[in-house]
Amino acid sequence: MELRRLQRSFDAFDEAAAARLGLNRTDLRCLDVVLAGGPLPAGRLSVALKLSPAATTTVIDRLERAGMVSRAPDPGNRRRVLVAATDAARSAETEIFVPVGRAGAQALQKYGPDELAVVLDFLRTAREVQEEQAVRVRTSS
Amino acid sequence: MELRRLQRSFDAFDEAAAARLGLNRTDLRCLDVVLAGGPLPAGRLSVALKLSPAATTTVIDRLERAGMVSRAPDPGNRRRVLVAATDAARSAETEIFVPVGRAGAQALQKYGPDELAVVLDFLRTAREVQEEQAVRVRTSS
DNA sequence: TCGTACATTTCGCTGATCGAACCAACGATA
DNA sequence: TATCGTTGGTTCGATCAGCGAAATGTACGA
Repeated sequence: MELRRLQRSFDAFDEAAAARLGLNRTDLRCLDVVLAGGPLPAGRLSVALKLSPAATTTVIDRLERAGMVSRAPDPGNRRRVLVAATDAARSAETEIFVPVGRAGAQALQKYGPDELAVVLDFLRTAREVQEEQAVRVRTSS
Repeated sequence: MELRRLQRSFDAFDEAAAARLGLNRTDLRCLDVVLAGGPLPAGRLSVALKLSPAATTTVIDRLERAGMVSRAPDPGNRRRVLVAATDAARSAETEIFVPVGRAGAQALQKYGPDELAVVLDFLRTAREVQEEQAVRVRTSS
């Protein structure tokens, strides 16, 4: 199925990006969340990445050592640690991820509005099917 | 982007399937390859999964212990070990993976031929974009 | 039949993740 | 305002997946 191939290409891209930045996949996902979601507490990362708090701590450690994020205590609640992307992370973003979005938008220009609607509908439908099936697999003991 | 969401739903499904079978993601991928590609030598799995030969051996060990695959020496070349899916694996396949295909096909019925063509073209285009970008990231040192 | 190449496995190690214990800070309450 | 349960995060010890290198056993050409 073509969807599988697409999935693999995403995977290959992520791998290339991680290698480029000297990070592992988990760290890259974390960086992605931090870049997208602004400074956010470690616990939020933990649920976003579906990692234990302990593992999340070490992920942040690695990214901090790599100069990609910084820790700061939340002024409003000093138990919290706010994780923020550094300038290095932002420049990596513009260099690696932004062009993907541009290329994608460019490629979409060949479609008309109704074609885009079909594509969007397909993506949503496919997602719904996957989610339903995931539920089925989880619940049908 | 909707594509990201779709990707995550695939991920969630894979996770659910792995949990259901008591396997980890790598083992599940391996099982998928074996189910799809008939009995095949361990080395082939190694390249398909992009794992070292050593890691592949342990993956096969785990799947064998779980009763999902069996090892047999290749009669034509006794250095080789042929890995084959067991009946248990096949019944897991029909119980977990086959319905996904069915549900997918079902969901696609609402599209006409030209709509399907648009969708297919989109999937290919998206993949090409990803692949190009992966190359860019890899090469632009 | 000897030596080299090949396919897989074994071994020792590194690194990511987990659960449990721990520590600090918050907030309710009496 | 002193206390106590709760919350957010880190530390610690253990586990497991994966790698590279060496070992094992098989095939094949000189």
